[in-house]
Amino acid sequence: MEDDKKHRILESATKVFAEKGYQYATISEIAKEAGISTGLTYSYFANKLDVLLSIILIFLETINSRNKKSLTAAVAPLDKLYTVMHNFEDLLIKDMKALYLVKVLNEALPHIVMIKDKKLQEKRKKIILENKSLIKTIDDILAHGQKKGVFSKTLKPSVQRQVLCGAIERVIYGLFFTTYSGEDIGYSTNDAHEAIIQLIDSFICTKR
Amino acid sequence: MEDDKKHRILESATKVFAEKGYQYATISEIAKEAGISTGLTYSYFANKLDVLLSIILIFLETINSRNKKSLTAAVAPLDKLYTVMHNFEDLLIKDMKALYLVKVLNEALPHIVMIKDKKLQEKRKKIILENKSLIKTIDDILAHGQKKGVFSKTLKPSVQRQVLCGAIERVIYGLFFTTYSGEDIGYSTNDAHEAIIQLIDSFICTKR
Amino acid sequence: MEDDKKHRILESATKVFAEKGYQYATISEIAKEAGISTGLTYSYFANKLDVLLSIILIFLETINSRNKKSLTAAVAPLDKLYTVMHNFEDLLIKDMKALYLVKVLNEALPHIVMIKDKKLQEKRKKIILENKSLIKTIDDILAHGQKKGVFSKTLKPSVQRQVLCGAIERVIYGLFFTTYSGEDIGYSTNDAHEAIIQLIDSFICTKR
Amino acid sequence: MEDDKKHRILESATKVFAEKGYQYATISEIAKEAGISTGLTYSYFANKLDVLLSIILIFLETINSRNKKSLTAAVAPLDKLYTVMHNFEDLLIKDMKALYLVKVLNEALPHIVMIKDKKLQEKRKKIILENKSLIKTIDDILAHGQKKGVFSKTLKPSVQRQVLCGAIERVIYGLFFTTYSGEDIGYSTNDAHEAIIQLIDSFICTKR
DNA sequence: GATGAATGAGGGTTCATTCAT
DNA sequence: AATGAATGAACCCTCATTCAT
Repeated sequence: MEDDKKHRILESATKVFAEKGYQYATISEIAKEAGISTGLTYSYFANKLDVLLSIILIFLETINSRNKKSLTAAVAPLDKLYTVMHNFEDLLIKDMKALYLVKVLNEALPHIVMIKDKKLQEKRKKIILENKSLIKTIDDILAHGQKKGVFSKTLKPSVQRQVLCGAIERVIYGLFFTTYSGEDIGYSTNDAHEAIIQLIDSFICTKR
Repeated sequence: MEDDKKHRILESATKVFAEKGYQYATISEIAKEAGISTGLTYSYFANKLDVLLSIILIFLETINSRNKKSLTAAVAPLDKLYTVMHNFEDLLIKDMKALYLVKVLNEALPHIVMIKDKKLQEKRKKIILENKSLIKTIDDILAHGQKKGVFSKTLKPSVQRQVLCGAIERVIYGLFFTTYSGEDIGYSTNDAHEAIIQLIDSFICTKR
Repeated sequence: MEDDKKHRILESATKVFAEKGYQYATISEIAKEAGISTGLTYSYFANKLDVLLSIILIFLETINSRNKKSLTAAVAPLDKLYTVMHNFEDLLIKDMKALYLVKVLNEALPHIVMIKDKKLQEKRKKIILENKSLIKTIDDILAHGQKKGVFSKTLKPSVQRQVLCGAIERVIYGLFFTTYSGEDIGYSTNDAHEAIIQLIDSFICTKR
Repeated sequence: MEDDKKHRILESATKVFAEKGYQYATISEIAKEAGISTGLTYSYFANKLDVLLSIILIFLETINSRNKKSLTAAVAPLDKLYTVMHNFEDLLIKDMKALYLVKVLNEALPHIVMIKDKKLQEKRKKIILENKSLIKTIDDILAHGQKKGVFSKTLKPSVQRQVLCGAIERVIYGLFFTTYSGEDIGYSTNDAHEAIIQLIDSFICTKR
């Protein structure tokens, strides 16, 4: 029951943050969207920033946990890379609400390093750790593939990872933008998926 | 002298917008950073949003104008693509201040569609036009290369462009993040440049 | 409870507007005078101008409604004129706070025509309508009296009305000025009442 | 030359004060209307309020001085009253610019009592004196007429004067309102003049 | 004298946060 | 637990006033 409310707040907040931007989103609008009163939000979260951080932390924890589970099944670096990218994609494209996340993450992540609110230090550290963990997962797979000779060695894993993540985010973000602004971007969810596959095949894998 | 001040405001605003986010940047901080008083900002710009739009418009105008000039020299689609990407990179990496732009653009562009302030409608329309023009330039080159058989036809130009732009932005953004947060990103400007080249070669060009 | 607060804001605003003039009255002073915080004012009114318009609208609605009720009892034009003037006087002299109204109305009415704030258009239109209705009530009575031969025909009803309203407002305003500046005006509420009666008898009625 | 500029400032200020209201009038608009720079205004006036007070003081001085001159010619109280009212009317109706004065006086006079700016105390006192002098002139004429039995004694001179001044101001203000808002009030300058004459004849004079 | 760029105090307004109910 | 009225700090923006030129 309580958890249900907390979850509803997080969902409505994700939507409102995405549509209005963090600052222009108001707690009262988030609460109304969640079907509760303004004040009750503060029973579940310390403050507005805490809501944002919670959204991000949950996303990172979820993806890291999924990766951990699903990566045990895969052995080959390429399979592992597909798995990670699939989890990423899956979490973001599965429904409308999830698409908002890309927007929110994009806006918020760069600022998390400099959060000073004492009440939120612990959550901030967790986020940074989870983020590093996600990055490490990807970079390790890339390094492993390079070692095995199946991935191109001409670029550092860190740059390869940036290219992959930047591309996937942008491609998915385009999908979000279409649905929320009405402007047509000219491609579909399937096109987006295909692009990621081809990017891995051409940019990461060594040519045979 | 006047133009100097306007320019200084734009520079300091770019910095502050990048560091704090548009919404948390205050006019008084921007003004202080520019070495002038709060009020004077309003002699040069209609309001806070106008400052943001001006930054974006100038960037888009500059890059479109550069592309127009330099693209006449190139004939082959691949050369054209290199040229456009080079202009993009060049404008963003040449100095510290320019790096802020990526951050600002990323944050602001999605919201521009929905600006309602009457005073800014003209500027808003200009930005949308310049942005479409930039997109069209890239998409035309990609389509041209596909027609000629030198670029892969398995993806629509619009998706290819998203991958290219997302990757380049993220890679460059990493550089910005390093300098402003102190965290090490693990690669250099040269690595970034090399990544773009290889991305084009592998992801866009047909394999020979 | 809520209505009580709205009413208190309107009362304190009337006072402060009267004493300082609309333009120099501050919301924070109005709120303090009403015993609430600045922000709460905005729960009841859209903005400062809305407070002013509400004061005026309520006054006009009240006087028009009173006129409508009390005019049914009167038949002779002179009785009707007395009734209307009595309502006017009664509403303005009955207590100290109401006296402020004359001042506020005088200052504000001329500017209402040119209000552009979209949120206030409806209220603006209502005020204009109520004002026209009030004017029409008076002018109709004057025209009726002229037709019956009991009122002087040498002047148009519109001019007669201006003389009546200008005189009554100024005479009552003198009373207000006394109480709020400490300067002696040299006449009393009774003198004011008598003046209106005599003005009607001599200036409006035909000599017998 | 200097006096010419000072005069131009006063004229443009009268216009702008009337159209926008004192607070919403800006020094820069007044200066532009007068064809000079913002800063130069401060060579002629201590501050914005000084401009307003100067307009009022000059008006009061002018009318008092005219009254003094023209009243020597008149002997009978009725002639004197006509003279004073004529001067009043004449000063206000003679051209468009003068009409603005009614508006400005109406708005400003009530607040003059409470001006605290030390630089303006002298001017403030002068205005109060001139105003009292104007009132005294009228009241003396009315008292004189009452003594001679030509003016009605049933009301105190002070109330009679309020009725006269209120009526004349309102009637003339209607003319101003027409020209500046475009709304029709339904009477002309001649109607206004005729109204004043009849008001004196019926309301002030004893019936013969 | 004359300019108008520059200052900065002040007020309207918003909204995160609190707390009485 | 739940509400939402109430608070007040913070920020955008305006404009009277100053002063270097």
